[in-house]
Amino acid sequence: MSETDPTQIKGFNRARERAARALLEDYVEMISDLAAEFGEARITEIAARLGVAHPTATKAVSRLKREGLAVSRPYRGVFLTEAGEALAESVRARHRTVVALLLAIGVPEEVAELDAEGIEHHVSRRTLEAFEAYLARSERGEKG
Amino acid sequence: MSETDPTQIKGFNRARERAARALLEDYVEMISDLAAEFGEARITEIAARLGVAHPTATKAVSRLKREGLAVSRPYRGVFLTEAGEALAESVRARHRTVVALLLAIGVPEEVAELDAEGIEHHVSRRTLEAFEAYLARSERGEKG
DNA sequence: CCAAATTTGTAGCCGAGGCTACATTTCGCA
DNA sequence: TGCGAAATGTAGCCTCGGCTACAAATTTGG
Repeated sequence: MSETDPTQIKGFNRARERAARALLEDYVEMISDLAAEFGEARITEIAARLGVAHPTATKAVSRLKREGLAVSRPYRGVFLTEAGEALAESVRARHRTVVALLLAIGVPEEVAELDAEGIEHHVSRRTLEAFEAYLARSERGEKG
Repeated sequence: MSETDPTQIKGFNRARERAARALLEDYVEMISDLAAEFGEARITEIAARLGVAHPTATKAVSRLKREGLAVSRPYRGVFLTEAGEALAESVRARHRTVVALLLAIGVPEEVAELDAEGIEHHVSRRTLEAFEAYLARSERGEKG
């Protein structure tokens, strides 16, 4: 054994980190959406929209606070920090790009939205750039 | 909306199931690769290639056995069942398609391989079909 | 053929992300 | 104004996927 082609090592820590980050991203995006809609994000509403029990949302928000992405006071709404808002916006932008790419490829609309939710968290900066470039080319009429 | 509504999607289990399935898929694929290469897959080798400690691989293999995807005897190699082999092959095929799609879009090769590993687990059947159709069109020269 | 090295198994810990049950605070309204 | 309903917090439990440490089995080679 032991030679273990360095190229083949998958580094599962990356998988876990990704999963954790994906969760944070989903919460941040949801909080941002709720802030836009209601002026603040309540734990109960966050939990309801993400389909989890409220203590689960509470724990996640604790993590967001620990990471400096959100702030909140007991029995009050949750608010994003500047870092949180920035993350939310980049997540939203990436989501739009991924959906647009899938649609351009020919993925049915309903499916595109659903799959994008899972896919977007694994799209690296460079891949995102490639997506954007492709979409720009498509829009210039070089095929669709 | 805070009451326990049984008809409502019971939680974020979808995300967890996805993550769990992604892990199983990675292990199954790796075991299949090792079987092809060495005739059998040893725990130590599986762990090394996936970049985890061996007890982690042992636990994962236990899960595979529980799910009927693999069999093994103490201090011996791990082997896939028919179901496991079938899963491995479909995973491999999907991986190839995702990488091909990314390359066709213009994603750099190194990035395509890396991102595909994360993306592939979130590509649904219908999206995969769309990818294949797109690739078929590209190959027929309709511009890509 | 036996001892050392390697491989595998097992025990037990951790944190994440779920859950339920119950306590507490805030809010709405009669 | 006060009380009940709704929202939030807290405690405690589960599984999963990591880990380390140590025990047991197997393989290797002198």
